[in-house]
Amino acid sequence: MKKSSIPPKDPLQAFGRRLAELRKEQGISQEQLAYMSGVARSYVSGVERGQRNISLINITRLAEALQLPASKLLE
Amino acid sequence: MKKSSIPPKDPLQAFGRRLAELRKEQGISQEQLAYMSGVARSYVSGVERGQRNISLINITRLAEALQLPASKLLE
DNA sequence: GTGTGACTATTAGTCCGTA
DNA sequence: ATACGGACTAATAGTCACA
Repeated sequence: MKKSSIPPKDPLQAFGRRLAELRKEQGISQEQLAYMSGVARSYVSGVERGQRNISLINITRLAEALQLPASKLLE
Repeated sequence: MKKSSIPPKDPLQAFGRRLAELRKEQGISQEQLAYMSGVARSYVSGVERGQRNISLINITRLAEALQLPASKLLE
């Protein structure tokens, strides 16, 4: 991106924390979530740590694996 | 990876329709939204038509430009 | 069970047009 | 004002070995 004006990295960390929180609520590991959603385990790790700018399709995949609406992950 | 393992594609169109809807509610043009959020106008167009897999950072930027929570765009 | 750096292939996102 | 391309660059997806 070229416009580093307002919100660069915080949304990623917020999303990551939220994801980890919801995942743990269901008592599943990153490994299991990765398998269920069809993404790499190390990718789940990176997302939860706010180091990856996840795309809408993968947000949706994770939400489905957790059986939650995608919007829930952004709250 | 199992690209066909879990449903993709629809979420993009759902998001695009939702974005267009919320944008029009505020009487804003794609051009204005693009400018306010710092993304390319042609990109907003592509996103609204469900042709682009937008990332979390840009979802957040659009949400801020519309002065709405990001989760609202995914509902 | 998780964090991290490195890596390649793919795509997100830009900028230029045309209609 | 919007749709839709092409060409381009930067960033993401996805994987791996190792900590």
